[in-house]
Amino acid sequence: MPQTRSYEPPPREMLRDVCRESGVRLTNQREQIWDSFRRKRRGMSITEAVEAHEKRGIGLSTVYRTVALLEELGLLRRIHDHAGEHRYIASRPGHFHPLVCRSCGVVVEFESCGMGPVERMLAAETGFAIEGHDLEVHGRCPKCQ
Amino acid sequence: MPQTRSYEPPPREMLRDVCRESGVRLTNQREQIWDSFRRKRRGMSITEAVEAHEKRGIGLSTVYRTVALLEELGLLRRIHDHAGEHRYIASRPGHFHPLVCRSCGVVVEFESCGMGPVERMLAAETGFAIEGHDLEVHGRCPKCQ
DNA sequence: ATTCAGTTGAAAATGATTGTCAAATACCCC
DNA sequence: GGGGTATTTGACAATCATTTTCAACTGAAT
Ligand SMILES: [Mn+2]
Ligand SMILES: [Mn+2]
Ligand SMILES: [Zn+2]
Ligand SMILES: [Zn+2]
Repeated sequence: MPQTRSYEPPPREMLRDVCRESGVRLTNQREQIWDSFRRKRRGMSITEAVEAHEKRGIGLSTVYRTVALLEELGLLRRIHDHAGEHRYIASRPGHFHPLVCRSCGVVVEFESCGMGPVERMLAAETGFAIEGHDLEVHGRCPKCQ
Repeated sequence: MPQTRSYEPPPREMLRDVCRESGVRLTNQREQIWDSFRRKRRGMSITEAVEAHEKRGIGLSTVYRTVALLEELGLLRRIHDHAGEHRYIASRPGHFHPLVCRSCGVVVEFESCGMGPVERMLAAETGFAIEGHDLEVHGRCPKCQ
């Protein structure tokens, strides 16, 4: 049974902590970029992020590099918008899945997806060693219905 | 409980039929491109498909246009390979999900994913009207373990 | 304060995707 | 089987997205 968390952005200091742990430097640019994702409940495509930051004087390569880094650190999660394009949302590291509104793009994350039994059955039937899954649910949020 | 189908490519004549129904012309190029996807159990990225067909004199724009068309018709399904890149596999139209080998890329499709109850629970907890989901399972095929 | 590996940004290089348009062709109707 | 026509194709150019390069800069450890 899924445990839903209404979407609230991960705490600001999480970047600081994760950088420490993983021996990566906490720079001004990384903080600004992470913050801008935290503030957008719909996430941004890389192109939108580049655009949003060149105004502030952050270089395009830095945006590309930082999005890749934050994704590796588990602080950004990649989702598909209604048009199938990649967008990124700020997220805590861990096993969460996005529920995405096809109309306004707002994202709610949820944790338990019920895939355990399905994976065991798949393993038994196919001989695959299952290592993980990607799951995304789409619909319309209450406001957009 | 998931019903697994070991991956066998959809029948050749399916393109013909789907084209008829949807009032789209069956061209030589479309047949060749669809066939080449049917023959690859791991699918191809668009770039690989372009490369494979320029040898045979099929233009690059045609490959792009055809992949988009076949995806719309439900004859190609987009998946993510181990590196997160988009690849396309030949597939029947309908509700199937890919189980992808992270090592060799081979794909097995399965049908029942157990998402019904999860979606009902999500709807109840979030107020979203659920419209669908994307699911992909990753692991290692028997040969690759 | 000093040091230095890690990070940044401008610019160029590369790669991927889309647009244009004249020529070719699938398929409908005789 | 042979036109007639809207669709489709392919060369090429234009555009857009991503990666590389490298000198200057800076976070953080000492
Ligand atoms: Mn994708
Ligand atoms: Mn899960
Ligand atoms: Zn909405
Ligand atoms: Zn394999």
